[in-house]
Amino acid sequence: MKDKRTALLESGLRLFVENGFHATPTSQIAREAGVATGTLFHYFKTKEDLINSIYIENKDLLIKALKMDLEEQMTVKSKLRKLFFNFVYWALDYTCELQFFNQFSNSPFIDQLTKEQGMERFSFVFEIVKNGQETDVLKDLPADLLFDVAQGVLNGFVLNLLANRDRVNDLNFLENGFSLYWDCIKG
Amino acid sequence: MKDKRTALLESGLRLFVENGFHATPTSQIAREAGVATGTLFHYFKTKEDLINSIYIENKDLLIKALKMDLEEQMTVKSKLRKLFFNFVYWALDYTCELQFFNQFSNSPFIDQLTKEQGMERFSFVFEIVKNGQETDVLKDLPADLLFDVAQGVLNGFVLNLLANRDRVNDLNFLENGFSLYWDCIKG
DNA sequence: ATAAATATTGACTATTCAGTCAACAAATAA
DNA sequence: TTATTTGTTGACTGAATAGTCAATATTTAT
Repeated sequence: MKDKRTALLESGLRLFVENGFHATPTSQIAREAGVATGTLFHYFKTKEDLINSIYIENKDLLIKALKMDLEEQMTVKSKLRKLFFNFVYWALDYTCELQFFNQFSNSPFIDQLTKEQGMERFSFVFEIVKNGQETDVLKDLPADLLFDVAQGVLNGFVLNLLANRDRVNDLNFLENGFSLYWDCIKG
Repeated sequence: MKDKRTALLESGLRLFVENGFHATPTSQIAREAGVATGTLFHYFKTKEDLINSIYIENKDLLIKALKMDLEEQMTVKSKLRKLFFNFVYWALDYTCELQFFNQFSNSPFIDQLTKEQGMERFSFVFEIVKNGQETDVLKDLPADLLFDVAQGVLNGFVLNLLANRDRVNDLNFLENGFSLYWDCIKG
């Protein structure tokens, strides 16, 4: 029976985003998940263990969403295009999760090991960038730089989209977003 | 005598970044500032008041750094160039402050009003972008979008630079960074 | 059916912390 | 000088909280 565990992960996620880590009592997390405090500590050794689990398990879900319809034989550009739109739609559907990552990815509550495990999962994107450079499709700059800057554009775009939700249905706007992203890194 | 107040702002900044807001006792902030607890509450009504003061006063310092050598008669491109480099050098000198903003700008500890006051101070950059659009130097897209995306590129670049500090002295690298930034928004 | 393992409960505790306060010190004004 | 305001101190308090534990319930294995 894993649904109490899931309920704890979900109420934890929401409450941590709303109130912060230490301002959220474990008792409240448990209450809003509809379980007893003891149950929280049955599934998670400590409160820190809970937030680390929220981080890593949602990273996994994000990665899964990013990989949707991503095929090996695609060109670098269409792979990055797919990644761009997969991320945008994920962000629209999982705003709370996005906020969680924005707020806690650099926080001291998530331990170093967990952060590294989270980063590792993005290595496949890094590989696409490197591949794009080897085939001269992307700019000849350090791959890690292209990666970071592309991520920056994407973050900025998504932030803007979430602040102007009415633009979501403007397909042109989304295409313009991808152009900004692509033009920034294309060779 | 404002130096005890300043010492509190500084130790607060450092400790909040290292341990987080609630994981930092006011007693520790006071101790590391070399003053008594009571003194903290003499200068700041509450612990929240302290973190809001850290936020807004460092925003002011950042804005001042950004405006260095920024002249009204400059072209849009050279203004943005100046802003780019001013931000990069500020980030290198004030890494702790940058981390503070990254970690707390979206946190629930800083109240809405303070956040808005912080945003307001960036309106002069927004004006430069709008001006660039009116003179057809920048892309014809919503000004707020250009602003957010440019900010994203800058963040990504700085993040990358801080992770590879040896690149700081490679002037070519910095110029490449600005090219990424400029090419992304130029019309 | 019985035993063993696993899940669930919530009252309880030892600790921690934000903020107070009354006393004292230093600076400033009259 | 004397009075008043402003700065400084740190022991103290009331409230809140992470995690425990012994009891009970439920599931799984034999």
